[in-house]
Amino acid sequence: MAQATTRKAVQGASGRKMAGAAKRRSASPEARRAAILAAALDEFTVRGYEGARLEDVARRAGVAKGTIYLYFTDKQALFQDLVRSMVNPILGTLEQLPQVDMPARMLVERLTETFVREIIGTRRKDIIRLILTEGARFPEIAQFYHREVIARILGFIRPMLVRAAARGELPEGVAQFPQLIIAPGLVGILWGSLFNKYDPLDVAAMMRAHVEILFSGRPV
Amino acid sequence: MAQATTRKAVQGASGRKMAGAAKRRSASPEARRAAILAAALDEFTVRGYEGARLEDVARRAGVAKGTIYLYFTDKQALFQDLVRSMVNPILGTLEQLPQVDMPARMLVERLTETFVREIIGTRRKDIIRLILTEGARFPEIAQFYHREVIARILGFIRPMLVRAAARGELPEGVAQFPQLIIAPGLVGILWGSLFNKYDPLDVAAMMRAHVEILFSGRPV
Amino acid sequence: MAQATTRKAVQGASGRKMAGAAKRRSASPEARRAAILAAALDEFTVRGYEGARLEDVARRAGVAKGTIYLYFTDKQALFQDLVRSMVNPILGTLEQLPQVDMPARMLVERLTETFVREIIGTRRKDIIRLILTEGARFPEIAQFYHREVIARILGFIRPMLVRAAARGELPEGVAQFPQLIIAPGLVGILWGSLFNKYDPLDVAAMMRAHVEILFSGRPV
Amino acid sequence: MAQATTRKAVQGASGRKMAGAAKRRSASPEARRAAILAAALDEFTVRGYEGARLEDVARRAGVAKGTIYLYFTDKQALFQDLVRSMVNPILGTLEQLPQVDMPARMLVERLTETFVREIIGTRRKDIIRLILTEGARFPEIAQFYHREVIARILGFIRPMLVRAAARGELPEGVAQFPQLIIAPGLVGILWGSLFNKYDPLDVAAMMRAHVEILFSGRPV
DNA sequence: GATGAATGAGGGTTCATTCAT
DNA sequence: TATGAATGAACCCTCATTCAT
Repeated sequence: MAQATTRKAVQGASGRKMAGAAKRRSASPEARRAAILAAALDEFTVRGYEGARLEDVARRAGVAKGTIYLYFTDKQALFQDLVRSMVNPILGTLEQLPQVDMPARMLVERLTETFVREIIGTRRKDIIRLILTEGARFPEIAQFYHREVIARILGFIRPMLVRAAARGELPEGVAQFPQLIIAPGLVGILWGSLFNKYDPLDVAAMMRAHVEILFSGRPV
Repeated sequence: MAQATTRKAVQGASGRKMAGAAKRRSASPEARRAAILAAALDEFTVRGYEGARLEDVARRAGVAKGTIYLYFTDKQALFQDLVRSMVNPILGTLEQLPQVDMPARMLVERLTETFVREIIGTRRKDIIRLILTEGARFPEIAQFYHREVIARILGFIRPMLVRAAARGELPEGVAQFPQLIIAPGLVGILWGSLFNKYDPLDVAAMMRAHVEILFSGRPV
Repeated sequence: MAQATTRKAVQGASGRKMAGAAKRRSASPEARRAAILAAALDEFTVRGYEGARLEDVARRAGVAKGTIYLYFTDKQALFQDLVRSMVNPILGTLEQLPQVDMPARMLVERLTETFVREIIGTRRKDIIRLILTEGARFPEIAQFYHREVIARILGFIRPMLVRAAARGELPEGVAQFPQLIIAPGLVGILWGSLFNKYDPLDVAAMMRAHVEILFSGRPV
Repeated sequence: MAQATTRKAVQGASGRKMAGAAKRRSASPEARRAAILAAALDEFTVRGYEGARLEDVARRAGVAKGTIYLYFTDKQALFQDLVRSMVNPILGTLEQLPQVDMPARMLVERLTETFVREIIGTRRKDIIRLILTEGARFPEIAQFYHREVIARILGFIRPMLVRAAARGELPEGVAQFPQLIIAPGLVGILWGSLFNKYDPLDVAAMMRAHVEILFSGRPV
């Protein structure tokens, strides 16, 4: 029974709701860390950085409040590590992107489809949203994200876009502002959290239409 | 003379010591309200809704903490009134939009140029940013903004875009997802607050490039 | 129109209700003072000393907040002057009480009937209640009330009660503790504000029964 | 080691500096709760409900301000729990009152002696005083007290008084208004907080005299 | 005198953080 | 290592009091 820690927490007195609470106990440090990060993602997503309470994160993760501090320096570090933990897996992928040219349309379609599949279709959209909504208050995160993700993606695709534009496969503007490729996806994420209730938006369809536009009047 | 009794005696239990004296009286109520709103815009922009402290707003507006409550019910009302005060002037403009068709390119250019001039080029971009970053925590604001601004703009331009697309002046996708027209502008606003320090982005230029793309390969 | 001061107050924004608001204006100083005292009685009665807001007192009196300070030093003075203003008229009466003996029963009946008629049946019961409930925080008031009212009444009736008791018209205890005569009346006042809703109490009838008890088994 | 990044960087915007360290841990939760209640009784007694400051309660209890909120929802709950905690022990006693008739004088003497011993002679008199002075602003407490204490006592003794009166052991009025039995005790409590300084009152003696009066001229 | 906008100390409450167990 | 009770700085909001008009 040594394992049967007094629990009783889980819903407690504070009154906030709780969705998918993890109730596991005495797992491996890694699992614990992961549980806290998962709970943090949930809470930050719903309440924002300032609005999230570490007590709720702990409860949702099935650990005590103090335990969070065994794995993370403080609330800010938790937030930053959360973003990093969600972004890091992608970084590896970015490393291995083939540096060979391909038809512009194929490149752009891969990008947007990957975005829809891997971001919009997963919890990663919540991380993107957090970066967009909270990033201004976390220069370190903004810089990290820009340096590790955006700059690298841009560094990777911009040359290809430039060459494709030179080949006439793509408007010049896209090569100059590759942000244009993803912009609708980002807006779609925000739209989802703001207006979906009143006016749902099919982001995947919008992205396909967007790609169509990018190449309208171009030879395939 | 019953009331000319020596006072002070009792105190101790009851409390309040002495409030401060009133200082200035200069500004008109309207000016004062405006000053508070301006200060609130600054503070909310820099710190976000939760992070902003009303004491800082007051100081920045040159008034006392309590004065804010003479003009706004509470912090949330201040935030909502701020958004409304920045959005309302636009609403009038929207009313007077000409309901006559025009060439699609002209329509889109007007839209994007207006956006760049009136939003990106003014403090309104900060309001847009606040709506994007805090709106999820203010359903009322999100709904208000969607109903009063977005839905009306969409209701206004979508039919024109549909007809323009039918005339072949515009890709179908734009008519279906008018959000595509503005998406780069919104992303530009967010980019500005997140990455401009490391990687400046010329939003106006991007918007022009974007318009170019929307009409690439189309007859003028 | 000089007299038509901008009013608009009267219900304002604060949301508290308002019963018998006086809306007169530019009355005589005495009338103004009286209006403020009347309003103060209402507010203190309903909310207690700490709970009463001078803004509500002002509104109810039909004056501006600052006007109160022209007539009273501060909130505490207002409270004390209120008590004094309600008590003073009685003081004169006490002066003129006939110092002649009368049958004990008549004396006690006069006392209790006067209490029921002049206190229980009027707003004075609210002053008594205020003294009972707030007096502990206002030593000055407690002392004033004891000195000016209680001590004088006791000084007046105790000798008569003693003589009456000596004549066998009255239990010794009543002469020793004249408070016993009025105690039910005071409890009746408090009962009224606490439990009347659930369990109404006919204070007048209780007082009559009480007198009956005081003289039970006594010759008339 | 991604998480071992240098922190601190961001701060500025987010807020919280550093909370204080936990000091003692000694007392059991029950003892701590009791300490807070005891401190609250002191403060509420001296300053009244509105006038009492939770910071003073905390200091007096030897805990931090926030600790109070670990044991009580808010100030009002603290007050209500205080009243309940003082009243509850009596409730048990009331349950066990013998339902058998006894001579009226014995019944009344038990009542008054118990009142003097258990209320007047203990801190419970302060609770009674709080109920009397603050109850009007706490309908819940007034109702609770009436329902749990007063109504039950009345329900218990009234039938006995009625029968005793029928047997001629007691004036009719007492059976009709049992409040008369305790009224002097309540007045005594209030007198104590208001006038004892100037004019001490021996409540116990007054109660004995009162009982004597109730039965004067009656067969024992 | 009368007004009521402005002031700012005060206090209830929250919650990130600590540390005795 | 994990816990969660305890801490106390911070912050929103109230309202007695002041004073320019």
